[in-house]
Amino acid sequence: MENFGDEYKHYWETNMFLQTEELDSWGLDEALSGYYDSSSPDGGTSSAASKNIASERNRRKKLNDRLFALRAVVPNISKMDKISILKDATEYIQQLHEQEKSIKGEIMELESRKLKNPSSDFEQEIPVLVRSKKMKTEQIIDYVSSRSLIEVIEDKH
Amino acid sequence: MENFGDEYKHYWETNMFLQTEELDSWGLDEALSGYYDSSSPDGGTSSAASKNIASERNRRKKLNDRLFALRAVVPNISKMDKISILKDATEYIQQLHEQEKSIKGEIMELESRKLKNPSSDFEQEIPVLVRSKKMKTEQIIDYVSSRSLIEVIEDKH
DNA sequence: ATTAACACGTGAGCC
DNA sequence: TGGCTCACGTGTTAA
Repeated sequence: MENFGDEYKHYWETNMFLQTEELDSWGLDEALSGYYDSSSPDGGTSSAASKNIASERNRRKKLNDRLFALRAVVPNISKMDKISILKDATEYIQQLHEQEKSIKGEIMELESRKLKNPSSDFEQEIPVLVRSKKMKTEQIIDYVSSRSLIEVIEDKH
Repeated sequence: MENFGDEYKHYWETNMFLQTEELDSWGLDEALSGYYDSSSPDGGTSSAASKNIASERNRRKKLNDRLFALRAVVPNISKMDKISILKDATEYIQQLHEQEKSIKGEIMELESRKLKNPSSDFEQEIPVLVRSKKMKTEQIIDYVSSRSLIEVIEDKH
C-alpha cells in the first residue's frame, strides 16, 4: 500500500543531479488519491493526507537543493554524503575564519609598529600576502632617485 | 504499533539543544524486539529490523549534530529552520569568497604596478586594509638615508 | 549476508 | 482552523 515501490531509481546521487520523478510521482499520487476517494467513506481526510504528502515531498526537495547549493560553494568535497557535506562545509568555514583572523592579526601588528627602525625590521613588516612584491631596496631607491633625489639631498643637508 | 508515540517531547529546538531520549528509546526498542522475538516465528528478521531502526536513528542524530555544528560557525543565523540554516551558511560562504577575492584583487593590483610613478600615485597604491600605515615619503627617505644614502648617491653618479 | 545511505509516507506539535 | 516543520519507522538500492 505504502511505498508503491516501482521506479525506485533514486539513489542520493541520482536524485542530486537529475531531479525527475516528481511529475511521475504526482501523477501516481493523484491516481491513488482518486481511487481512495471513491472507495473510502470520507474524502476530506485523504485529500488532506495527499496535501500533506505533497507538502512534505516539496520540503524534502527544498532541503536537498539547499544541500546541493552548499556543496557547490565548498571546494574539495571529498565524499558525497550528506553528513560529509555538512562536515566539510563546517571545517571550511572554520578554516576561512582562521585565515581571516591571521590576516587581521598581521594588519594589527603592522599597524602597531612605529616604522622608525633600521632596514632589517622594515622588510619584516611587510605581511606574508604582500611579501611577494618584496618592496626591494632597489625599487625604493629607484623610486626615490627617480623623483627628486637632489631635492632630498638638499633637504637633508 | 509503529510510532509508539508517548514522550513526543522532541520538537526541532528541543532535540537540538538537549539530546536525551536516546537511552530511553534504546530501552524501549530492546523491550519491543524481545517481545516480538518470542511471538513472531522468525526472530532474525525482526532483529535485523531493530538493527536498521537503531542505525537509522543514529544516522539522523549524526546529521542533526552536523547541522548544529554548521549553525554554530555561521554568524547572524536568522531563523532556526534546517533549510534556513543551509541557506545562511551558503550565503555566508559566498560572502567570504567575495571578500577574499577583493583582497586578492588588491594584492594583485599592488603587485602589477611598477612603482615608478610620482608620489601621489604611490600613496594610492597602498591597499585599503594596509593604508593605515601610509608608507609616507618621509619615512622612506628616512629609511634610505639611515641606511647608506651616501653610497646610493655615489652609485647613482 | 551485512551495512550504509537514502526517499518515502505518516503522525504529531506549533503557530 | 490549516499549514508549516520535524522525527520516526520502513523499504530499497548499492557497495
